[in-house]
Amino acid sequence: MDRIVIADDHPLFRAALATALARAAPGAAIEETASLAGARAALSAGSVDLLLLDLKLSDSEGFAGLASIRADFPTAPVAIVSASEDAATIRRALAFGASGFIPKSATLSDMVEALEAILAGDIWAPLVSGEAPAGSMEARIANLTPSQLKILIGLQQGRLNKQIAFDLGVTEATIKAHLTGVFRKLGVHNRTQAVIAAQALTTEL
Amino acid sequence: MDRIVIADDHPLFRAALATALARAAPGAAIEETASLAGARAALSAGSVDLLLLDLKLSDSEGFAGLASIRADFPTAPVAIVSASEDAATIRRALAFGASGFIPKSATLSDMVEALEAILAGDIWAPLVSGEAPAGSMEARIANLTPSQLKILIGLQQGRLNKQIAFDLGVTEATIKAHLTGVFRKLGVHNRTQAVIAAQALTTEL
DNA sequence: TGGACCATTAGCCATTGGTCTAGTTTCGAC
DNA sequence: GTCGAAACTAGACCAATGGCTAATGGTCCA
Repeated sequence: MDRIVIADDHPLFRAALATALARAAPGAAIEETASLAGARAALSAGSVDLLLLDLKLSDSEGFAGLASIRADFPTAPVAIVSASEDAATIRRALAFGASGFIPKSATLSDMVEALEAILAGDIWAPLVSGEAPAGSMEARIANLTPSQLKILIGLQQGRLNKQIAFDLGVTEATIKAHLTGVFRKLGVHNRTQAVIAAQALTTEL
Repeated sequence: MDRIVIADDHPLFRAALATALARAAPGAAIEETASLAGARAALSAGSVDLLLLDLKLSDSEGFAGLASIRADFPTAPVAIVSASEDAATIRRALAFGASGFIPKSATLSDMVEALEAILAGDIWAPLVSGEAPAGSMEARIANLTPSQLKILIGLQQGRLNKQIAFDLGVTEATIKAHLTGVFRKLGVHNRTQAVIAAQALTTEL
């Protein structure tokens, strides 16, 4: 039986999603939370078949939440639910590894259709005119491995290599090695530039 | 001889600025443009001693224009010319690295004075009555000395101390000394955190 | 005319950051 | 089942950063 987590701080919309889910995935176990921390807890508790994540939560803004979730739970399918549905937002969500994108303006039947596709393993998103420019920052960040993404998030928190190493339970040497990879993939040459590059993506809305 | 570019979509005000410039910088070569693209072309064409940039241009959205100019031409001095002159706008312009702020309501003699100061390398802005929340990031950045602000901008560009030193024509030792002051005033402990703190100001709108 | 503050530089030193090399593991392709 | 690419891990080595003291000179103000 599917286990599905809804993370949205708007109770009414949580209800709407739950309704759509009841039709798209009858019998699924649905858990609701209003915070990123709640979603994280649910993911830690056990295998989750789908996380429906709002871009704007009380304890996370923009793509930072998605990035951190994907860094910690790389295998969990995550679908973004968002009020803003411009092409840049959608492309960015997919670049960060989202399995789908559901605009809040979607009709119930659209949501059902989207959820069915995503639960079947497809990637579902509104039609986006134009591909992400090859070599764009979003494409580059999408290329990062989970470890590299975790470390990049550490950078964005202003943490020292030593602190990140402790958090992840590895050596500082490992962090440094991963960082070199991050720099290469992002096309930058030091942590400051990496933070600037990533910040442009994760804070901009 | 100084080369000065005026980017403002209001022809009358371009004329007013040109008049002030004729007094503040006699003999300067003055170029006028109505668009951000025009300003960018002028900057690409060769060294520019000062760019007078209107915040509201046909092809730029407020601070985005200033930000992009500073990203592509980090060493070109830019003074903001704006109709809105509230404290937040002024503070933010300086946070974005403007070398000066000239309200459109200023008298001709005020403009001359401001332009002279800016051309001399100072940072000139109207006095902002302190409505800045004490301890806020804006207040902290406002507390920075001109040199410290310049160096903070260098940080936001991802430059090394050595590079910043070269750009400003001083020694690396000077940069370090100023950086210590910047960190103390911003309440951070390294350059990465300083960039994050400053970025929070410059991206929000 | 001091005092306070700023800018500049130097030197020293500890810490931090980043590259290089290198071993192991994982995983998909053939 | 083996091969190769890529990821994760880490140690060694050098560069960059940041804190400290100290000194010189300038400006602004009471």
